[in-house]
Amino acid sequence: MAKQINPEKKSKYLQSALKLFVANGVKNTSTAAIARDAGTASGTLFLYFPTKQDLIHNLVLEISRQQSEYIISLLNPSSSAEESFRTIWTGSIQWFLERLDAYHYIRQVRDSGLISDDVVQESERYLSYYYTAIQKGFEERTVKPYPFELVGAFLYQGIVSVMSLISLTPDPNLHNNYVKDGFEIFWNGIKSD
Amino acid sequence: MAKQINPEKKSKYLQSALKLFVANGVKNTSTAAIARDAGTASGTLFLYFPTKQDLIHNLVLEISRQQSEYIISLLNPSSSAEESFRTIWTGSIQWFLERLDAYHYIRQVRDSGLISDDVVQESERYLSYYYTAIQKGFEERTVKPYPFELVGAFLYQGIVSVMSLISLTPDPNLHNNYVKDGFEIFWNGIKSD
DNA sequence: TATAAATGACTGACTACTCAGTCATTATCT
DNA sequence: AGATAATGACTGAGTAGTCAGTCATTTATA
Repeated sequence: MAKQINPEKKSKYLQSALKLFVANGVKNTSTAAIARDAGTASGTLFLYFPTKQDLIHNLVLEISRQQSEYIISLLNPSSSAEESFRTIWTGSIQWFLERLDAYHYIRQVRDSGLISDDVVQESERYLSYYYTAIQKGFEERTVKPYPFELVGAFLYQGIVSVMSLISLTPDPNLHNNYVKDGFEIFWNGIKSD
Repeated sequence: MAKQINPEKKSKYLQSALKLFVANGVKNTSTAAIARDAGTASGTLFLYFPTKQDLIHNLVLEISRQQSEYIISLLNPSSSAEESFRTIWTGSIQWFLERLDAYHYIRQVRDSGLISDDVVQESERYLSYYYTAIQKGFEERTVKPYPFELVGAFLYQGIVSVMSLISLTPDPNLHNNYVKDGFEIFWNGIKSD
């Protein structure tokens, strides 16, 4: 055997790419700049990612996977739908707040046309816990029988609402209020009377 | 005097740019392609827009202005907060559905880092009617006293939730339901008990 | 020493923007 | 009205620069 390819290097590239993509935009970040930031020569990157596109895609999926893993670790299968929603809500926001770059990258890229439909769909599969919670709410009859996908869309966009507001609000004392009030609005919106 | 500069040409450029930006992405659309689509030589575009950036900005502002104009024409100052919200909700969605390119362009560009903060702020000023309606709801005591900006964010993102769902749903019979149910969720979320 | 990873100069395709020159239209003059 | 002059919108080849991806060569490891 000769030199081993280093699996840590792949995640180092993803880390450098995330930083530079958010700072300068995906299209304004050259693969050479990413390689430089990761401390390698420009050609080396292509041993780990065959194309820039592939790097962009991997980054989306890696972020989705990590967030999903975290949320699933918080969820308790025996808790109520309301509690599950609250866990998803506060957990997602907290996770994003600790990784603002990831939040901004996903926002930048999701509707940009830069990622293929395949990857969008695959990243959405990581949100399966949304649908578990909604299903539970229907069965408990604590959530009104709105269309499944509509409740999912409101959950996702509600989280985005709070995140975008927090991103624009310097005073961190207000942040918890936004999270709490935001959840109240969401829950009152979908719950049965 | 010589030939007059043609104000229709400016809007023809905006029209071509919108079409190509949505079809291929902003960064993958060359100024030459826009000029070709608009039926002029490549250099002529720069007599109307000093930079490509300026064209991108103008397009955002023009779309915001037109939508705002339409919604304001629908609003009746003497109607209740609930009615005002409903008008904004259904009016915005209807306007977007008749101009899907505009919807996709705004989505693509809003969080992309392609437009300056100035322009984002200026485009948000066109949403002043959001704040009139929220204010009315507070005064009527029909809307719970949540933070102003939070209600605005939920209104905007709620409309996006419904639009994104409709964009993905081929069956147009479901569209009206999404609009109606979506508004019910939004309104139940913010209304006083 | 055999093997494969790493390097970085290089390539070719592409892009935003420029500018010297053209010509249809309008203004002025006889 | 007819002829000429002035205007400035328009053209498109050209410029300077960027970038994703390649590959001949070097370096490190087993």
